[in-house]
Amino acid sequence: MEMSPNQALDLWRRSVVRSVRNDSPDFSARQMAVLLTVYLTPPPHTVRGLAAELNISKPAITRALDRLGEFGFVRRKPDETDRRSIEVQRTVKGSVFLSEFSEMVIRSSGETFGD
Amino acid sequence: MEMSPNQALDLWRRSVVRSVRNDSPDFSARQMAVLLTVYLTPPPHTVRGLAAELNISKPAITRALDRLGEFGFVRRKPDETDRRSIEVQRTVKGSVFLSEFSEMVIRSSGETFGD
DNA sequence: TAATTTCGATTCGTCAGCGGAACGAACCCG
DNA sequence: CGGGTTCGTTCCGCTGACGAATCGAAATTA
Repeated sequence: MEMSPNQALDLWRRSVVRSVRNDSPDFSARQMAVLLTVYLTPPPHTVRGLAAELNISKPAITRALDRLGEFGFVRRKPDETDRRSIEVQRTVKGSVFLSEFSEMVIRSSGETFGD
Repeated sequence: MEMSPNQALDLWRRSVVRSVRNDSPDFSARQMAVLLTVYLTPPPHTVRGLAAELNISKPAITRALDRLGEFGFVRRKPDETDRRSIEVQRTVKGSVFLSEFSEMVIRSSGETFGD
């Protein structure tokens, strides 16, 4: 798995351009980081945990979850053992979105690395 | 160059999380698409050309260029042959930013694909 | 030259996002 | 119990982004 700087950037470009042209939601880097962290790292995920992991403020996490929640990509579930806390859960819609997104990346990598 | 869906997402996650943790500018997908298009596809780049290529409105391009310009990552240069038009140019600062960004992607790919 | 088209930028009203501070609710501990 | 801590959220003033419509300048066409 070799990757030159230009190949890395071209892979990124093809993927993000594809996403933008597709009218995918125009997420910020922070929002995307929250979404991918929830889906790819082991649960449970909390607001404070995400804030610490991404080194951003708690209100920023709350707002990112609000926005991701508008699309149905994440869900908040109260923590029964500590009711101050919430657990951020994955959804089917979020899985579908990320699955499609990964296909765009893979297709782009085929173009970048010459099938 | 093989890439499973999960590997594609994990590569993306590691890269974007690294970027966020680094306090890189919190660009949206659109802004990143504009930046990468200007740097990786053949010039000249114009507002209308970028709007067509990315399938978004001209004001959105103007604003993205404003924001990228705040960081010194792109520059507008009047087109001498058609003075209604501008040419979007690359800068040293933008090259440095993308160079560092590509290093983050490469480092992430090393982790994702197991050095 | 006059009318039309096309360029990027700007205006409009509206909505999303920011960090710091403060919130109420819930937990902990002495 | 009561005081302090920690949870996620909300408020604050402010900044950024949105598309549709419109702008003036410039180029093109008639």
